Amino acid sequence: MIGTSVLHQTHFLLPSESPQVNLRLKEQECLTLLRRCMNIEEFRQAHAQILRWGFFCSSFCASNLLATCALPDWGSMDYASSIFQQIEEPGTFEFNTMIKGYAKDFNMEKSLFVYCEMLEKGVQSDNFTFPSLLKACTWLNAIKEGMQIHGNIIKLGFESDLYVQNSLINMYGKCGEIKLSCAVFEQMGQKDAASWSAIMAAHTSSGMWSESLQLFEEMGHGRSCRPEESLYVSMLSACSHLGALDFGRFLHGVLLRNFSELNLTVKTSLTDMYINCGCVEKALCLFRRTTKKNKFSYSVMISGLAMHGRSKEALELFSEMLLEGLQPDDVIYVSVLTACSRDGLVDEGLQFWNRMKFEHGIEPTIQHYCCIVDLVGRAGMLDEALEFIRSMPIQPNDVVWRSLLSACKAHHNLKIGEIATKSLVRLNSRNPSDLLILSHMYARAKKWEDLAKVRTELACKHLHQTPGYSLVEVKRKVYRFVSQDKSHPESEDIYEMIHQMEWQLKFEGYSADTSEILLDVDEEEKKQRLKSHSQKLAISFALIHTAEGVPIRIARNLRMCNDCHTYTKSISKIYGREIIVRERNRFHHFKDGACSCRDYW
DNA sequence: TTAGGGTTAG
Repeated sequence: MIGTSVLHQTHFLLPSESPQVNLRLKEQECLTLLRRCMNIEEFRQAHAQILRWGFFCSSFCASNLLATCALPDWGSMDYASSIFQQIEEPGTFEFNTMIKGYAKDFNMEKSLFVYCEMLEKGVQSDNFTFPSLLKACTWLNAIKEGMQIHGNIIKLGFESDLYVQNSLINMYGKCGEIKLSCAVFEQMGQKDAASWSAIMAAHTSSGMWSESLQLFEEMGHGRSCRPEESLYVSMLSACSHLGALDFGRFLHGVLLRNFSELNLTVKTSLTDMYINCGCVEKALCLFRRTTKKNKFSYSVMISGLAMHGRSKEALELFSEMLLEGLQPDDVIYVSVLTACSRDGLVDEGLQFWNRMKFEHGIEPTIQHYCCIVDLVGRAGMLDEALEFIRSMPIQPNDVVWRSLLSACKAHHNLKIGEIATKSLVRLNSRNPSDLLILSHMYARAKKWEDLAKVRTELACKHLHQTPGYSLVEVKRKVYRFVSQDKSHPESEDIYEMIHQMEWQLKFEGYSADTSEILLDVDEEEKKQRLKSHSQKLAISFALIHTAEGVPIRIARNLRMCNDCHTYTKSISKIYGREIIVRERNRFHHFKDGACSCRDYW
């Protein structure tokens, strides 16, 4: 309907044109104006024109007005909402616009609320309704609502829409329903790059990195979709988590063949992959060849060097970064302080602590406090470390107290060790190794009564260690071993190799250290258990399947026990192999019977 | 006649 005031604007008319034709041209002009809007001010002007000419009554004009206000980055959902409320009978398009607008604005509850309103008013949904709606469910982790919406999708017959399917894969994957995610993926007729990307992300977000790499290979076999650079970044991250060097190298090769120039993110991911797979030299080489670096590239390399025990180089690189004019942040400072701590550089570490706060204006987080406790404690300054914890303006957490406890264990300070353990108990720590450390300290001090009390406490609390595992890659496939594992098809050979290794170790003077075995079993049983720790099984498997002299790389989820450490040192000497073991944030390079951590870890 | 999904580093 056209307002009468518009009909009186005759000065726009050329003699030969009818008022209707001119109005249509004017409407087109307003729509063009809308399309060209780059900011909210220009939008207000376009809105004013539309109102002036009375075009708001045209549903097409109103919906364009709504979409232009709701969807671009400069848009405003409050403004869009006021327009929406003025539309007399909003239809599917208008509702879809509001659902998407709120989802884009991270106002996920409102997005779902608009859908409910849509259902209440009996407005029909279409295939455009669901992708944004499912995205809102994903963000809210609203799996129940998501499943109800999935039901509606099936009822309305939109389950074969590619965009809807991809959104379902993503929602189920991110909400931890990996089986449902796979079910949608497998039922799809046609898959595009986004489908593959979503299913791989579903696996990586569930920690199923191996499966994600398998999917990448499957995708390559189909040759229907060419992976984008971003997907390589995700896959390299999976390799980093797994310590899968062969696969990472394979990806590097594919990247070089398919892209003339790699972007900085890909280069940084490659550097990170090499670091996490134990190839620090290769990572350094890549890093040096990267001409234009940013704080991420430096951060990866600095933390990498610190993780590999090359603290001085890490600190040199930090200076280089500052000289380049790059501003350090809190994450980089964690690596810098870690480097100082690992190398016993107490003065330097404390200087960096001050520079971080006063020169770079970074407020210390709990991680930084933890680094300082580790730094001071590792150097044997246990009173100072305790004093530092007591003066912290934030509540010390279990990691802080555990750092102090480890230092007490290394420097045999029972008094402060007891304080640290009590604090851990007060924090309700469920980590059995805390009490175990204290029991060792009591045993060393010959305090048998206290030792008995701690042992009883350990037994009463029924504390369970997180199951440990070791990963090892052979021919681009990652194998996972858990303690006492007999599930591998080559289990017999693996245990035969273990037997051989034990026999050789006897000549090296190795004797089993059962002190960290928590189970209430006799000494012989403990020794049997020790033999099949996951790291030993992984080494055995690697010795069977890799050529002489080739380094063995293992990635673990937990800190290794003392016995595995001693055992691996000797094996590296006996078999002439470098064995590189990655724990969560540290590498051990075992070579010729010694370890890079100098036995403090 | 308008529009929808995934993936990018420490």
